[in-house]
Amino acid sequence: MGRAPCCDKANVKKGPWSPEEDSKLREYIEKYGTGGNWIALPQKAGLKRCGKSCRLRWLNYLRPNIKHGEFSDEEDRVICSLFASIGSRWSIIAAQLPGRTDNDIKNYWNTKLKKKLMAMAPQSHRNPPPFHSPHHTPPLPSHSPPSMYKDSGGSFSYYPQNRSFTGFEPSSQNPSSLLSNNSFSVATNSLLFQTNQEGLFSPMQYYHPVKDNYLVFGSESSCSSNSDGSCSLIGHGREIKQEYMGFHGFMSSNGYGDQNQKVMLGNGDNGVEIMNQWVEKAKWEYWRNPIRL
DNA sequence: AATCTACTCAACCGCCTCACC
DNA sequence: AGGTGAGGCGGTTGAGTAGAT
Repeated sequence: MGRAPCCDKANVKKGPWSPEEDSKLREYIEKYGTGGNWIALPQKAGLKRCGKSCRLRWLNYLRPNIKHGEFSDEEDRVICSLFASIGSRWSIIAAQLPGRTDNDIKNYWNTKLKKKLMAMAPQSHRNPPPFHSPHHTPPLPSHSPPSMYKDSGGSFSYYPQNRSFTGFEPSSQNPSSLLSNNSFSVATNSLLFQTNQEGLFSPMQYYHPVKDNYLVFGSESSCSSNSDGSCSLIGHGREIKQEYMGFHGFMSSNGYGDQNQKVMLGNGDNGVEIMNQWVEKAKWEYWRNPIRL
């Protein structure tokens, strides 16, 4: 039983594409387009390839205006900032970098950028600083927040599939009042980010991958390294129920975090406060630099 | 020169979502 | 409402290559 395969695996070629295959695919698409059906395309184009493989080859390599080669500092900055905000949503990140593909960015992050950021980290991962530090405050734009913040009635969408903001009433306050005394930091995957003086996320230091995809708020207190490289912070934390303030709904429905991501409060007393700041910051980040698809 | 190791990145796999029937 | 198939996505793999020994 199980799902029917998308193509006849026995009769499709796999592995690297030859120049002949590339030109066949390119010529076909330039002439007829994809026809909205990748599965049927290879047969029409005379290719012994799976439709998915054709799609990938076109999107990642043959498509016009694909940018290859070194990433610029500006691209690095955008990737870091977005990764800190939304995690490994490579397609969304790629949408902000014209000419770059999600695969490209993913590879770049996994092989180079992550290491680069770890090297920039000022301290050993064995002794991470508190998650929340009062030293940096994002600069605040002089203009007012957009009306959508005040008037959205709890519903706006800026991620695909019309995922909408639900379960968290947008604040009618100017975000500045919520952020004026606070910086913001977040641990994601194996890096700890913090807003810098420009209000952008920047890598603060390497942080051990957190088991079970937890997102942690609050002071790290007795965080210590275990022999397997994990961090014992989770063991001291308190898991927040998903319905807490609608927070999890906000996170997952808007791409901040994901459906399986659990939320933890750190050991300190400031976890809830910081989590709330995180939510406000996420909204603020969106307002400053909306992701439009 | 030969071998080993680390790294890169194109491509694949499998899951999820959505549109259509 | 439920089933099905295609598209899209993120995670992972592995062949090729560069650098070290």
